[in-house]
Amino acid sequence: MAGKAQYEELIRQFSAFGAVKRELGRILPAECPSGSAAVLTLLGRHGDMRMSRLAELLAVDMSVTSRHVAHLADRGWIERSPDPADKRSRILRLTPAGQAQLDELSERTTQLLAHRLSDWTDEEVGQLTRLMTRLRASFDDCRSAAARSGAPPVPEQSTRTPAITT
Amino acid sequence: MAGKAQYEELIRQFSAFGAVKRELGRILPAECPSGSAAVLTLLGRHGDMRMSRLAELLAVDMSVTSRHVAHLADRGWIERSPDPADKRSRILRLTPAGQAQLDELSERTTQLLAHRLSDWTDEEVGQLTRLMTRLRASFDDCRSAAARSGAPPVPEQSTRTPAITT
DNA sequence: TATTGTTATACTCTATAACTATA
DNA sequence: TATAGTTATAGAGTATAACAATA
Repeated sequence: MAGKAQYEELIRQFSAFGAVKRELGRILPAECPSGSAAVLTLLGRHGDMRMSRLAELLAVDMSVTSRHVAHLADRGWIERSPDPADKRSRILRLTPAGQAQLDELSERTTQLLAHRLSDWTDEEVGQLTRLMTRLRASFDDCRSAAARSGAPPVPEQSTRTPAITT
Repeated sequence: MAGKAQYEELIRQFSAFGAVKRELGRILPAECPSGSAAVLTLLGRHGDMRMSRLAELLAVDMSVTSRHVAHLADRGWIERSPDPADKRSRILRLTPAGQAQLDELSERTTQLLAHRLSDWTDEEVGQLTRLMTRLRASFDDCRSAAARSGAPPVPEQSTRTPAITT
């Protein structure tokens, strides 16, 4: 358990992190902004999946996911095939062109990091990765924990706009 | 020097970090979105300063800084007094109301972090803070280093739109 | 009646370019 | 001519709400 001053400093670094994200954003291929890049990356890593699963992994609303996916589908980088098990649903899959785009992406971002972090040790990079992974988990866990503990104080953070039950 | 797989994993965590930022954004006071919060925080930490200095600390274009500052000035949270030494310039200063807003901000974000990171040790929080600080430095240094080394391959990343020398 | 996905609308943050006032 | 700051415009990301199709 840390003190207030420590938390304030951490928050400041969260804010300053935006500059890093923006610099990474500048080297992305044309037609492939960071939202699209995140979708390609997740499809490459986890394989075919439905919209709802992708929205969950992205941790954004499904309406946002839908837009990113439409952008990628328009460019032929992913395919949306109907799900035989549920006709409301669609299965997302990387196309060969999408895989090529993903490779290009990975190449560029990897090179930028290798350049910027040239004086970081392997262990330091791993440490930052682990801590950021854990950070995300700590924020996620809190939602699940609240949901499990009977009375949910947090409004059941889902990946979509709550349905209006009129 | 790390490997490609490690860099790819780090990039993934950078992307996922957006969810943390958004959750922090949700608890901000009304009329005080994250851009405004960043300005208040920097003024509280570094004291009075000019627009250009603030833009540099925020690492965004001065046009962006100007908008955030106007938002805060409209609400009486900061004052813009003319700089006696340079009539083009303005000195930014927190008002008492601005300080109160900053305190409220700090209170809320600190409490959220204390809740979410309740099972983190003091040392772990410090480690994440240090690594993120260093990350930002590694990205900044690269720019300065490039600028110092004679031929600047990077277009001299300044905090403002380059003047058009017609 | 509830869920999956899409679309329309609105808000925040950012950058580029053009402009004013001063150096 | 160059710099400090402002404003107009445009692009990207996100959330909310309303809607269609299917469970």
